[in-house]
Amino acid sequence: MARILITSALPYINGIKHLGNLVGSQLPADLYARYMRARGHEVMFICATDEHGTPAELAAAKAGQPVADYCAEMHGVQAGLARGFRLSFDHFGRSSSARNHALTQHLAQRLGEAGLIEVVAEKQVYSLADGRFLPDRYIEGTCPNCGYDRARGDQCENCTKQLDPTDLIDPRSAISGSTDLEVRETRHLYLRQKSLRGAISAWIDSQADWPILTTSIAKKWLNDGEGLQDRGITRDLDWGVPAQFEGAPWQGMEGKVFYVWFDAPIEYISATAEWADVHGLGEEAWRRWWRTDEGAADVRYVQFMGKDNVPFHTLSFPATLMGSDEPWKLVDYVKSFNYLNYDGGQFSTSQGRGVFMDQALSILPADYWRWWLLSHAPESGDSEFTWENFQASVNKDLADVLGNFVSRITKFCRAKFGEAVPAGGAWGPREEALLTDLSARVAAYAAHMEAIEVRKAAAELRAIWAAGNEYLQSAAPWAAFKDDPEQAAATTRLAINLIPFYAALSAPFIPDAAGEMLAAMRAEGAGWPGDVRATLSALPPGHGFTVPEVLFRKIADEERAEWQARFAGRR
RNA sequence: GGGCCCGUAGCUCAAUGGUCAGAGCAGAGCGCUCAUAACGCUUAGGUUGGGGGUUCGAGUCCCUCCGGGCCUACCA
Repeated sequence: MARILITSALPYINGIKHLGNLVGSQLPADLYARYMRARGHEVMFICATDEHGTPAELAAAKAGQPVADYCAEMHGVQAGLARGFRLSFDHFGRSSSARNHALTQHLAQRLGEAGLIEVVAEKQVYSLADGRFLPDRYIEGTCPNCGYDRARGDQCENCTKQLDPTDLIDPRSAISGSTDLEVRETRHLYLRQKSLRGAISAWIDSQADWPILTTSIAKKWLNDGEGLQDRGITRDLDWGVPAQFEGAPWQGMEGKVFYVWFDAPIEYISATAEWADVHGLGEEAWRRWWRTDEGAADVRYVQFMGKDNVPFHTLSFPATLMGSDEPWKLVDYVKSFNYLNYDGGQFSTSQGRGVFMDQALSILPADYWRWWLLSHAPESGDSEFTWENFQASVNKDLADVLGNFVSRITKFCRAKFGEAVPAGGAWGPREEALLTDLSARVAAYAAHMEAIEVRKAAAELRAIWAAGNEYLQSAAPWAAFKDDPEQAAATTRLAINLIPFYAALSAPFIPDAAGEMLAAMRAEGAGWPGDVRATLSALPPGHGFTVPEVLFRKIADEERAEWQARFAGRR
């Protein structure tokens, strides 16, 4: 038994995430966690809301709430949606927790004592009307290059020129529109990543098996231009982890907080500590996952994230941990995903384009979405959601291939033998051939899951489902029943046994349906089919079952068309 | 500007430099009647974006052009 630590990139607090966010980190992480648990490994699966930063403050202001209240409420909403999608976190924490405050400050202190933090004075734009410093992208004005009047302080969206906020003509606050801006000097802490470049580079180079998407992004940041740059890790905000605290090896940081990208990954660790707190466990319970000197040396740590998160997980966070000079567990495998597009364009939170997590669950149960999203995960390149494709996949894969299989064999058995596994007959060459085929497929499926090849695993699982239909068609128990009822009984007994077998294999993808299948077959204890032959005769003659409700309904053309129109834009 | 990724059947995607480039869906034909009109079998469909090159051999490696996407460090 191995110990697997799994983290999903933290969803930001300011609203409900769309399906692209879901498939890029939380959902595949859940698939992997469920699979590893099913294989008997000890799993710690951690996620949390990422709650600090300017967007959270602005969203709270817009909602007319104190930011702490807003975050608490939105955390509850996101936790509820996570449950709705059956995301099996061991803990879903909050980056604003007391644990994270303490650990963030501790690590910053260690970095400071190691000489890896310096104070840098810089000039930033301050908005008197808004009472806050403005991040570059929150300053708008006219582009000096092309004259576009809504250019942002970091870049002009019209001509793509990189800008400095002070380049803008007639700059104004993107928050309030106020032109009452001034440039003020402010001091910030910088993490001296440059001095860690060699160590990080060597560490990245040693990861031969990481996805090309992961290493190519990491290497670009390491080597591009002048290489890895020092990075500001504080901001002039109220909401966050205070950068001035007792024992801090610097002074003058009052009123400043750590930058979200400094404290967010630390929350992976803190959330594990929160988990221990919630369960009344001691410090050692979480430290054995994270401290290589306290038991984590044999942990395999796997992270899941969208490609936009890769630099922070391959460079900044490792720099924080390495620089602390404490034996923290570093990630072993970084699984990154491309983007999921929506019907010819991008998902857009601001324009309400695409399907958001709450909307998805209001239309169809989680399993439908889980299956489509995972079987189309954007692993090799960006992928695209279309309603036609979604409808086709759900109807064909789930309703026809799997759902109808369960339906046809349970109803056939009920009609000919009653609602119990029939006795009589024996396996012949056809059954042995099925066993051989399924054994090979289960091995291939497991290999894909171990390698986190999500789409390939889904394709193999579907083939395993289809094998049941092929077998039934070939054995034709409805015909055999007339002149060789013993043979029909043996066929039916085997086919009935395929249901708990399928349920166990499918549970990581479609946990609810798998549960329904096991409940209907009264086989709740069915685990991973390590021994396929034994599993396929696990339900003995006489074992009672019930014919389950329709597992998956079909999506009609009319509702597909209606959804297509409803989610086209403007939420 | 620089960099990275992608381009394969109508659609979504596979293919350590090595049999005839493969699956699923959609299409065509046949079969079955247990089943959610479901299932199975057979079959058609490709100058692997274009053009050059390396090689005994290229979807795969190199160059170039075309097209799409992403990143470029203060949104997260």
